[in-house]
Order: sequence, then structure tokens, then C-alpha cells
Amino acid sequence: MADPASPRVREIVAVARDLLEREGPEALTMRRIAAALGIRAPSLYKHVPGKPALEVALTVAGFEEAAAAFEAATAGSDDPLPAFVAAYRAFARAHPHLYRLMTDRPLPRADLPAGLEARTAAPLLRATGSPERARAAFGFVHGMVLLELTGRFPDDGLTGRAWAAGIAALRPAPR
Amino acid sequence: MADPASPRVREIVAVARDLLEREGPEALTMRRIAAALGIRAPSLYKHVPGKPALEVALTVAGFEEAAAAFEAATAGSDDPLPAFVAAYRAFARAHPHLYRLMTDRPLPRADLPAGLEARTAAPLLRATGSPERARAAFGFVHGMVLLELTGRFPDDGLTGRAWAAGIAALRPAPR
DNA sequence: GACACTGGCTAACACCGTTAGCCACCCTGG
DNA sequence: CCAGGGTGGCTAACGGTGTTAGCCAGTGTC
Repeated sequence: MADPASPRVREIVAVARDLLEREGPEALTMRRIAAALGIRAPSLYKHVPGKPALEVALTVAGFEEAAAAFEAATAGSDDPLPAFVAAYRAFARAHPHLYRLMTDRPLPRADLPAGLEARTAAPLLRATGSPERARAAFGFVHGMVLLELTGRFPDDGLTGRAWAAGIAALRPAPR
Repeated sequence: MADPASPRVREIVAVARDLLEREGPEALTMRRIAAALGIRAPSLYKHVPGKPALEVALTVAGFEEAAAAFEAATAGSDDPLPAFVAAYRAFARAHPHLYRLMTDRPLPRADLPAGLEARTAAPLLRATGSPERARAAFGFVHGMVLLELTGRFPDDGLTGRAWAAGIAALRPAPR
């Protein structure tokens, strides 16, 4: 990215995100992005090195928003796990395509702002009390969210109870 | 699919699976499949309606193998959850690209053999004792597997303990 | 022996990400 | 005031994708 903070670059990223969130990953096309800006696809390369870099930019934005949401949801709570899970689920449902872009592929750690990954993970670490329980809970919420997004669960009322059961099982032993 | 059991169709599906498992999803190309068979891509359409149908065939094969593995792993055990989880994780690690193809998208339920979905789910249902715990455990194993496949966890020794913690938390109350 | 079916083929289309090369505009330095 | 260079567009093109149309050789059947 020539200059990730340049106005035109931020404009491009904004359009890309809009396209992704509204129409899904198959709409996230260099030609579609360019068209939405009134230019042609090759001109994008004057601002952005390529599509992967654009996806990284969207991923970074997503993690920053998610981290903020998780922090806000768990701040000051003395039973933070349910609050964290609710915020996590809400984020994924509000931005399903972005969520999948963020998690589909290996994390582009080299291009992430320093500390962002740890900052995103911190609320869950605090909410579970131990790193291995945090990973187990991370697996649980990630898997549940994806199973919901891919329509894997029947639409009876049971899925809400499954969330509750997982939270209860993974909550740190009370006092 | 003209006739899913026709020898040529089964040959095509076998080649497709080989390509997917050995070289990943970007190698799963009509032209690559055809080349591996010594023909040209358009000729595939004499046997198969299109790429999506081929992916469905791979998905069905995957679920049949997974169901058999889960049944074998949990049969007759009186503590089946750890056995199920081990079999699930082993399947995903043995066939990562196939596993992702099977779970990335909505289940093509209309094209699944009758009862296959239920058969795949049954061992976990038995291992957890209740439908909502089964869904929670499904979320846990699915999420953990994907986080491992996408390299989300640091490569310290902690991930094994996270699996154990999740299993312990989700196991039905002992006798 | 005529006929149809089977399963190959080439050519082509619309789309994808990306590169090369061109050019109009504008800002700056002399 | 004008020259030079950078900025940010453009068209044309390449190799890749899934897919369709249309052709044709071989084979098996009545």
C-alpha cells in the first residue's frame, strides 16, 4: 500500500468493504470496486498493490472494530464470559462476510498493527481466566458462529440453548 | 450428474478428490481435472453438470467417510466424547482441504443421501447426551479444528490442553 | 447398411487479477 | 513564464477461470 492513510486509499478500502458486506465475497472484485469509484480496474493499482493487500486492510479494520467491541462489552463486568460471547456473536452476525474474510485464511500477522492480535484476544483471556480455557472458548464461539452462518443448525429453538450450554460449561469455576 | 455411479463419473470424482487433497482448492479446476484424465475441460460436461455438482460429490464422499470414522471410534465406548473428538480432529487433519470444502458453504441437503446428515451427527449426540450439548460440542470441535488449520494458535504446547479443557467441560456429568 | 448415441474435440464468451505503456493534468523550480 | 516531473487516469492485453455451442469419429443396434 503506497500510503494506507491517503484519502484515495481509504476511499478504496471503504468501497471494498461496502461491496463485501452488502453483496458478499464474489462481489469483491477489482473491476467492481473500480466501477463503484467511477474508474477502471487498472487505476486501482496506482493506489493499492493488489487485491490481497486490500483484503488485509479489510481484515485489520475488522479486528480493530472487533477488539473495541469486545473491550466495551466486557469492561468492568465480573461475569465477562457471557458478555464476551454475546459481543462476539453479534459482531459475526452483523458482518458475516467480513468475519469470514478475517478468519478464512492464515492471519497476515506481518501486516497487522503491533499488539492488535493480543488486544483482540485479551478480553477472552480475562473472561476465562486461563489460556487453555480461552482457546477452548475461542474454538467454541468461532465454531458456533460459523455453523450458524453456514446454516448448519436446524431452525428450532435449540441453538440458543446450545450457546448457553457452552457458556456454562466454559465459565470459570465461581469464586 | 448423468449417473453418479457410472465408471467415468467415479473416475472424475476420484481425480478431483486427489487434486483437492494433494494441492488444495486452487488446483480444483475443470481444466486441471480434465488434464489429469488426458482430456479437455469441456468433455467433462458430458459426464458432470458442472463444478458445483463435483463439489457436492466430494462433500458427500467426505461425510460418508467421516460418519463411518465417528461410528467406529465411539462404538461401544462408555466415555465416547473424547473418542469422538479425537476421531473428528484426526479426520480434519488428514483431509484439511476436503474438510473445508465440506464445511465452508451451506450443506447441499437436497443432494445428500437420505439420513447421511443424521448418521454423521448421531455419534456426537450419543456422546454428549443432549441435543444442545451436542451442538455446543460440535461448535467447539469445528472451531478448534478450523483455528488449527488456519494457524491461529501459537505453536506452544497449550493447544492440546485447550482440547482437553473443552472435552472436560462438555462431557456429560459422570454417572 | 442406416441411424442414433456416446464421448471426445475446438472455438468462443464473459469474467477474474494483473501488467505495460500512454497521456492529460497540475505543481514546482528556475 | 515556461519546463519538468509526478499523479492518476486510460486502453490493450495476457493468462487464468467456468461454461456453451457446435462439430465429428467411433460404436452398437435395428
